[in-house]
Amino acid sequence: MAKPGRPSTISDVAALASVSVGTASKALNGSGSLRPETRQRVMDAAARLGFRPNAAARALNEGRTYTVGMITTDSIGRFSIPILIGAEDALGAGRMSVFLCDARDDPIREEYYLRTLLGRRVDGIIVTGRRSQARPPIAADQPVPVVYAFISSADERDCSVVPDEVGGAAKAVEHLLAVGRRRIAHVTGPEHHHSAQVRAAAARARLTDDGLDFAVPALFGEWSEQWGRQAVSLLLASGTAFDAVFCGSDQIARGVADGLHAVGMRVPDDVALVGFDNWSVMALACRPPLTSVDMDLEGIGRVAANLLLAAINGEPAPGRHTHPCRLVVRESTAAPPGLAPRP
Amino acid sequence: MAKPGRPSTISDVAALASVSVGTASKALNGSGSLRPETRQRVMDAAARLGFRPNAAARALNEGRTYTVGMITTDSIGRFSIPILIGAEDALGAGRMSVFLCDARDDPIREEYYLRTLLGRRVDGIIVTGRRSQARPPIAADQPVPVVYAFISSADERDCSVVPDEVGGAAKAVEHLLAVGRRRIAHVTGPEHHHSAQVRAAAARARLTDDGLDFAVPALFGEWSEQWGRQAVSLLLASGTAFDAVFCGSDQIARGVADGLHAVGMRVPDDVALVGFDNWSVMALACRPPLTSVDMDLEGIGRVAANLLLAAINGEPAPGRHTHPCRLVVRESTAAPPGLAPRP
DNA sequence: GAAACTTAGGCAATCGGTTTCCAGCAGGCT
DNA sequence: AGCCTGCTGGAAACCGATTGCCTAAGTTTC
Repeated sequence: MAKPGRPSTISDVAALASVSVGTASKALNGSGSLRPETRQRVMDAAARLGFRPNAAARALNEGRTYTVGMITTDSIGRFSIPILIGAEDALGAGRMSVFLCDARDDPIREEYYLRTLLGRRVDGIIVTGRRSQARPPIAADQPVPVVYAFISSADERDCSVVPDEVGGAAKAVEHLLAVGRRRIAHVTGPEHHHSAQVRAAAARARLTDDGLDFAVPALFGEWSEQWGRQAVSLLLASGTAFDAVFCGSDQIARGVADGLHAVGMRVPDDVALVGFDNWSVMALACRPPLTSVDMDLEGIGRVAANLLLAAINGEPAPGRHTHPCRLVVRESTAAPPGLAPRP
Repeated sequence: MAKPGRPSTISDVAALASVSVGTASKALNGSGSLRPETRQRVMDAAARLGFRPNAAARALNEGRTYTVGMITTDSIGRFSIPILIGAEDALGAGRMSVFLCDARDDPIREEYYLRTLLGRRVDGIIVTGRRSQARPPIAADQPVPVVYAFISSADERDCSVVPDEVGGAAKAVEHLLAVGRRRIAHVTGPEHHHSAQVRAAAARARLTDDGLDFAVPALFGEWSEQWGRQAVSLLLASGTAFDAVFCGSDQIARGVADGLHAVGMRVPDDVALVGFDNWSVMALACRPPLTSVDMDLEGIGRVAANLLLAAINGEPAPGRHTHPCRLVVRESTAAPPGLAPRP
């Protein structure tokens, strides 16, 4: 087994097996032509010494490091984590290791990390971060492939993987229609936020397809429970009846749920509720548990990693790739007792 | 600037500056004795080619990779992230890069990652993960220093950095006493969970110091809002009056807050509330915002990283290091109007 | 004017593996 | 018996950078 002290080298193995280093290398890699007996002797020696080939030495003549860099532009947060996990998963399967870099929305740090990664000769780079707008490309003409995950590059030719928010919002509305709701309101984040805009527009478009519109014009605010509670007051003040609220985030939805309870309206009997993000802490703690749109961030991470691997192997897939959202149905949109779902 | 294509090597730089590679190396590292003019010529050439020294080549003869591995034993979660950020921060300052490995509570994966990291000749390893018990050492006799963060190694001689949960619980109780509460209840997670036990015992011990005890014996359940709500019913059913609840987590605290509201008890006027974790999503969304014990996970990550750096530099600090918790006071423990805080 | 000394910069070994080329030896064939 | 072929395994170049040693100048000194 491995002993503490200097890790053993292939020379140690060769010496122990009484062969040259070249032969030892061939034995360990299954290349060259050696007698099975010799091969075995080398393998045994390697096992006895706990030999692990030095990755740096390998990288040196192979020209590949089997390493990728992952830069999160904003600080590592709730959205980056699942992406990170997904990517790490897909890359680990390809025997690649991940360098984690947290750029914290600081261009200086980003530049520093980029240079570090290139110095380490990573085979590729994944850029991720909270998504509000497409971001400027990390730097022009990198010597290695770059894939953007969740966030997208402003340069259309760069490879980005983003959630299909349009599809997700449409699914949410479709589901509400399917459970018989017609007077649907929408409460979401700040109007200047890309996701808020896109989701609102997509939801409305889906309603239009059925000849409907929001019961009340979309309410833009912030991504907080607080705002969700406030929004309920605004909805009630509008005087318009509504039987469902599609929310731009689970946090908002939870606030809405609280607000509705406070005035004695029942979910889902009086008002059905759909959130966005499927953030389990929120969606499951909500009473009743919240139906929500899941962007499958882990899937996005995996896809991004696989696109990166493909690019590293010389098959780049430039352009913006959208990844489907899925709807996770829970009790907050259960059909009220007397109301049959639409056929 | 860097051109896409093969990254330039020191030979390229040397050729462009019309010197030998050895001289180029000396010029770039400020070693040897060279004419300032020559030095400058090399620097210019390097800049023009966007030269970045190959880290693998450097690692090869320096014997150090300026790289550490970070293994999260459970899946990367809410607790690992701040630790990760703190460690990454401290290590980045030391020009080290971090390999991220997600072992998902799977010993096979853990073993695989460990071997990978050793193959990459990392200078050290940080092991982290959700904390329920001390864990078995990652493997005996590693050739590189290992530091455990948050989680701790069962081997006392290993270097671990853990939150001072005892001190944290004591601070929570002390604060409640300071704002005039005397009938304190405790609602926490599962009894078999190490943190639940430790916090409960420490809180009780602190009460004993003042000649008090829990108003109601500690309630063990699970780490969920749901349980917090249930616990309120149990507290009320006990028939014992209480003017404060110290909760084992912010999620539980939020459940308790909800439960109290539901029966018309006011926070903090009737009952003061303290949580644990200071998980901002929970603590701030709670109404009113929640006073909570902060384990300073980011600080733990930083300390662990610095201990690792010290160990790498030949100054190991074996043993279990506790890191202080701090109490973040918010409105849930504001002194009720008519009640002056204890002097 | 020559010896001693300083200085600038080249040469080559080194780190740990991989890979190509080649030598030596055994066996088969004519 | 001699030649050819095939199988083994060794020697050495190479990847990119660092560093110690050494030499060829130029400078100082007697």
